[in-house]
Amino acid sequence: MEQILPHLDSVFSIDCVLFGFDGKELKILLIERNEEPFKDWWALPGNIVGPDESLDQSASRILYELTGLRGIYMEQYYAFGDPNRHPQGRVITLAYYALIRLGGDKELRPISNYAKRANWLPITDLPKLAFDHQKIYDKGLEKIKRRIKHQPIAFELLPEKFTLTQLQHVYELILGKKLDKRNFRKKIVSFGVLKELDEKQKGVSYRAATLYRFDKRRYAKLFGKEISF
Amino acid sequence: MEQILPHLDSVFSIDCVLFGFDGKELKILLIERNEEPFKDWWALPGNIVGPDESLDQSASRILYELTGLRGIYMEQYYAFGDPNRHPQGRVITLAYYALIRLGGDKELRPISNYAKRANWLPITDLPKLAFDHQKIYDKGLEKIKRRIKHQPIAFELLPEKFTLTQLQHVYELILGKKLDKRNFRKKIVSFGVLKELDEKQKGVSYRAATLYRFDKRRYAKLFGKEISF
DNA sequence: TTACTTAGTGTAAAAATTACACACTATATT
DNA sequence: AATATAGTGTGTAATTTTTACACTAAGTAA
Repeated sequence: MEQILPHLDSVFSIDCVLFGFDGKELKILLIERNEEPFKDWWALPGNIVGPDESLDQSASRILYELTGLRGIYMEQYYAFGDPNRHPQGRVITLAYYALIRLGGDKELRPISNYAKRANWLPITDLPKLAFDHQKIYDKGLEKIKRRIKHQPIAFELLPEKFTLTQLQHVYELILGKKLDKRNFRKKIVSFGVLKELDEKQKGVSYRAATLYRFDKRRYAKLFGKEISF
Repeated sequence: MEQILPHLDSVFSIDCVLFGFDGKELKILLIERNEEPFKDWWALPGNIVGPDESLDQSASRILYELTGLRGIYMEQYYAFGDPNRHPQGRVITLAYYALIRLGGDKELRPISNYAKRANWLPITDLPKLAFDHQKIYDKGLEKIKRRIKHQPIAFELLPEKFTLTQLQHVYELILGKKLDKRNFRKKIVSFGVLKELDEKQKGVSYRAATLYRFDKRRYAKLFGKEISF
């Protein structure tokens, strides 16, 4: 959070890096600030942790207020508490990331007073960010890069039914490098957590690909054997 | 921190899991509380973050006050903020772990008022812990298990000069399983970050082993290629 | 000298990773 | 109907990494 500060000695907030995937690009949700400091700058959405909220609850609330979405995969990843990170006082913030499948921009809701607007911006072309938010974002990306190699988080960015090419695309965007198609498919299928459906992709002007679904049950069963991409 | 609470709405503290290795066992430093709540219980050392301290500084200070040690490897790993985790009010705490080479118990210093005493206790036989400290400890151990596979943190627990057997021992204790001697040596040497010394172990009643040193410079150079045990 | 204890070493089999190219299929276009 | 287009889907061989496994050497203590 970075809005108007109550006159407390220290404030504890949560800031969120909301990663969204629209089938093409990886984006994050940024808000344009309407308040000093950093008026007119882009910033990560955040807010103060309420007195009766758990940290996860607080993160979910922030997400909900901004997007109307619930039940999204979120995870805390780092606390930033440099005494000078906020020009107006001591603000310790805990960073969360979330992974969201974007289906058009219908998710955005009327936003709160300290922001002019909110936008999904592609991570390949981010503006300068307020406060230490660049650092927070960088660490968040680093975190999901690491996590995608060991945990089935890529599916959170995809619709329930997806093609292997789409899945590979997500991996490539997050890892920031091309992967070999055959090797990727071999490996991802070998984990045994994908369920091949009897359905094909629709609405494409070329050969339609087979759809798959992430098999949560099976993953839970095999959980001991952690995925390692 | 879990000591006397000032009457604030919310408190931000740091709790530390200090892992120590004495050549035999893996231990953590616990304090026996002298105050309610949880008087006479064992707890992780912790304290409130000061107004002008960064989080890392605060963690170092807590460590220093308890052990007199400086320059120890510490890392934050998770924030715990359940509204009910502290019976007397809202306390959000950030957990750090530290890795310390123990050379006798001479490190312990006179301790602060809220503790009767502090002790290094083997992790194989821990008492019940106050608050949610068991959870904090569990997550800390989990964290270093993960991290020891990719980062050269095992050396932090050993003296500057160590034998390969000692190193293997540290890995075995943290990972909680036996490793094959030949494979371990092959792999660890292949990373190229160990410097074999012209020196042998002393004071043992059997064949003395060769001493090694962790080559930080070389590690920094190879840093791109991350270690993967 | 003997007994004891840990150090130190190699190899073969199995598994995982990498590199690599083309035919197929569905649609759109003419 | 024929053709162009764009992405799907598939196999293999070479290389690298991982695993399993047991004995001799060196030093100390009795």
